[in-house]
Amino acid sequence: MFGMNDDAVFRALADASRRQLLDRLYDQSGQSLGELCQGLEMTRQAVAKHLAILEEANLVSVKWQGREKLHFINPVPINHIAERWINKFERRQLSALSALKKALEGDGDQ
Amino acid sequence: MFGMNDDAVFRALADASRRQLLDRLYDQSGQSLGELCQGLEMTRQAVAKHLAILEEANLVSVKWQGREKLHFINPVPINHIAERWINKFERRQLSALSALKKALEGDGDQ
DNA sequence: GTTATAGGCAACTATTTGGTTGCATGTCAA
DNA sequence: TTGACATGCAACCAAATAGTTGCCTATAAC
Repeated sequence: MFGMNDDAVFRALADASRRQLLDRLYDQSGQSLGELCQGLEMTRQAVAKHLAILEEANLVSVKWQGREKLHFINPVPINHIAERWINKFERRQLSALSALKKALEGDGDQ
Repeated sequence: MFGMNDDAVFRALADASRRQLLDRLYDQSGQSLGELCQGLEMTRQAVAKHLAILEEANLVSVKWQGREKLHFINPVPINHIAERWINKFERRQLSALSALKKALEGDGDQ
């Protein structure tokens, strides 16, 4: 169910700062390192490290333009995880779960 | 795009051992700690820690039965992430590809 | 040229994390 | 009751992680 290839993606997504960077790239792809640093309470080097991890997980692709390094979001790994993993839960169990969920909501814990 | 509430889920999913435990629980829900330990190259205490993290992320629910602690997989947080996050990538950019893929596969499982 | 800008590289630090061992607690079975 | 079994709790350890600072390189602008 879980492929070992997905490991880097899961680990990359584990950090809130990296998810925030993906957020920003989702809103506007093609930003440079400097642009991505703006407003973050981190040094440029820290941001660069996060971007490198996202790059290694293939969640972000880069393209040099002069002295600027532009970052582009890459949806393929996320789709890969979604197809191989999340849909397995969602598609099979969520339909039955919807009913169960409502039933359990009055049931407290267990 | 990323809710802070999802943080525990993302962090829990970041570890391959924990994903393996979810695999096992997906195959057979309601297993005890001892059962989940079998075949793993980890001490029982390590497995218990992993399960505690999955519990805290609400990915696993537990129920005591005598001296055994039974573990049940909970698909809600994963669905939550899928709905709030992954679908944003998938539905927009891969819809055409998805349809094509399923058409080519003959729509086997689910 | 010189200088400012964009980024990379390396060393270091503190905290988190994944794992261990040892012992304590609670439950079932004889 | 005694012993075996299932799990919890706490201390400890090594490695990974997130972040820093300091300096170096390359491109652009003047």
